Amino acid sequence: MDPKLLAGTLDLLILESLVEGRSYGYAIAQHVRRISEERILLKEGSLYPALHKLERAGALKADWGEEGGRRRKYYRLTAAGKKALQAKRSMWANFSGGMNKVLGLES
Amino acid sequence: MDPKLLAGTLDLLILESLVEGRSYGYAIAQHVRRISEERILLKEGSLYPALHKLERAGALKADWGEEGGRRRKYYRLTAAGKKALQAKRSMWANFSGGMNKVLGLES
DNA sequence: TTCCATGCCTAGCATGACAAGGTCTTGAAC
DNA sequence: GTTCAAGACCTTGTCATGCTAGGCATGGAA
Repeated sequence: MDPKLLAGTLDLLILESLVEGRSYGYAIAQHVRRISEERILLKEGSLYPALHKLERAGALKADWGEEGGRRRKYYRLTAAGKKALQAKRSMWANFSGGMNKVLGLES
Repeated sequence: MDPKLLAGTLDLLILESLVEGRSYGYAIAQHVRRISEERILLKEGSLYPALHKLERAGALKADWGEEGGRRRKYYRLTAAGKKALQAKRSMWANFSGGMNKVLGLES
């Protein structure tokens, strides 16, 4: 997969992964990988900085937890995060719709 | 539109625009704009460098023409360009399919 | 004559994903 | 007992790439 395709959609994937409840970095990557059927693989070097950026931006709130001796940083969507998710969803729909029109893949 | 969404798809849009015959920069931008229903706008600052890059890479061949006192640089796909187009089309299908699965937009 | 559309170009900037490195724990395999 | 994979987090620096902002030139309409 061309890494550059991910540009602009990484945030969307993260936000979407948190819509059903809190989760943590490693699990988010696994989730996206599984649901996308191995098509989209989030690398740690992109994922963690993106999570930090979203937290700084106020879209996510984080708190540390522990499960079986494993430190995990749990993230959840804030109100602003939910709003950002909706905006990014519609941006994606708009853009991918345009792409598909140009490619002749849908009417 | 988030500029970053375009990353990785700009080449695809250009190659696709040339599949039905030769064209030139300005017309390619108009074509994408029209077919995508204003959703995707190629800026000159990205378009021309991308055309030059594709030409250097051997995906396009260019020659100058004139029409009513207007200098135009016509581009056409090479065999390598057609191959690259197919590869990028399937990359896009794969990636956008994965995105839509994660977003719950298609089965 | 002014202004827009047409048509091309480039230098430099900002962004953002990634590679590659690091640290620590648990549990299974050997 | 040790090794090794998987889980879990992090950061520095690099590189690719789209865009901003500038430039130049022509034709035709207002």
